Amino acid sequence: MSEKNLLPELAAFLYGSSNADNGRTPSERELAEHFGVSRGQIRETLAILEAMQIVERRAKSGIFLTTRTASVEALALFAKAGLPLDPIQIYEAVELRKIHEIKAAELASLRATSENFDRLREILARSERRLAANEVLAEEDRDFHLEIVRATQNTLFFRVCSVYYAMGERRLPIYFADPERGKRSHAEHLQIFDALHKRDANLAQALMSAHLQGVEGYWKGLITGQKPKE
Amino acid sequence: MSEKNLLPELAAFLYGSSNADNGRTPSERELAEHFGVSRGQIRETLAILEAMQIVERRAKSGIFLTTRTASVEALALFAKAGLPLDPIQIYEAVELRKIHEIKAAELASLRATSENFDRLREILARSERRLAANEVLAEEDRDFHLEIVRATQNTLFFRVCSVYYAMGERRLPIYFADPERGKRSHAEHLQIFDALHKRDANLAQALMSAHLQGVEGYWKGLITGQKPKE
DNA sequence: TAGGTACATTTGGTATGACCAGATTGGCGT
DNA sequence: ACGCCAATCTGGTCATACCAAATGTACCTA
Repeated sequence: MSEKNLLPELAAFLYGSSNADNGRTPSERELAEHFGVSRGQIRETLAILEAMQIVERRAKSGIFLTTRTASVEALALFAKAGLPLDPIQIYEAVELRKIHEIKAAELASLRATSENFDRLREILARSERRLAANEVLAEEDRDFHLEIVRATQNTLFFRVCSVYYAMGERRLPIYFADPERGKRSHAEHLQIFDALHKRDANLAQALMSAHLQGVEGYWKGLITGQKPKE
Repeated sequence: MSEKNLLPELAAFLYGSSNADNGRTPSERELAEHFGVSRGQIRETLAILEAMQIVERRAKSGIFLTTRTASVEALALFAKAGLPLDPIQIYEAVELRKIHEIKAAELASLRATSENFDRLREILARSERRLAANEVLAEEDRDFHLEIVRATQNTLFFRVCSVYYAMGERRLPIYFADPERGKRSHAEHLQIFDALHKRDANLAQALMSAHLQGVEGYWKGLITGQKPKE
């Protein structure tokens, strides 16, 4: 009974023993005594649970269960810790993007709220300013695409997509290094926005498909052409 | 420079300072000294990095960088720590399944290898035995669907899908509690297998769509009907 | 010289105890 | 009954110590 993984046991125990109204759990010292391990062990496990966003540790206050929605997005944070992607993974990620976002465009055109459109307009305006100042696009592209996914109103969908966007984050500056690509991308975003706003599901899908086709083509060319350094 | 998040810094440092050939990193004690923190801090952070599968700690030996592919599936382990899903999340998960798996059926019908078909046959045989023995299906269903995703040859796709299957794992026994549902599900799996084997992308898609429609209907009825117990 | 064996060192795993400072709580006084 | 203050609790951090297995090294043997 001793050498099992602490993590699942601790998680189960926390869910079982948390204070109903505020979600507060027993203190580290109590948990250590309950499981018969040192406080250091408990802290190590709690660190993982916190990274998983299952639990929140408040200094000098206590440990609290987070509201239930947390789970997949934890990985987004993780990805930022810096895992490089090899060409094959990039290709796979692009294929996955096509699967996700073409469908997302369709659903978003049917379900997007005025808040979604407001945010999309804000993002597009931000892109515009960037381009006008001859700066490089980066997060604006990601924000635009993720906002469309968010507009499907499927939060799980959104969280899953967030994951691999975080994974590919460092690739974006490469893609947009060519200012011409930034301009074209922005123009296509505008078209997509119009389609969404007109609630034209078919057009939105088609435009998104074409848009991603360009991305796919770029990476494909990069892979088959020059080989990646290192 | 002191109170930043240790995690990204540590990760970056580990990637930079690992021994090239075997991936071994500096020891905990060295890392503690380098970052000017206690060994406990380092261990806490390493615990997270290990849960993220970025690093592997071998007792009495050292800390090693894992081969690069690990990332998304880490969440699958996490999900098992026991996050309950509320009805809304179930509904969202089903929608996501439809997005993923209908496309997966199409791609699989084009790309599945003989190994994929072998595994699918094995899984179907296993289901058959289960049903013949009047036992409840569970992992067989998940295995079948995930194998189709695997047959797309897109490992990232596979890993993403694994995540939410792990999340919904505890729901499967509920779904298959009715033996009639198990039988029907198995029959549909057989049809899908035939379509894949005939390399009929359109048929495979259509059958998968219908199959998942049934699942969606079940959960929808459950949600709108009786309210979930807590 | 090549191979192997015994010993000292290193390393992760674990536990104990201590101190800090802010948050919380309970009791006291008005 | 209300408000204020001190004792207590809590997470955050650190320093040390011990264990046992893995690793590295030097010595010895064939």
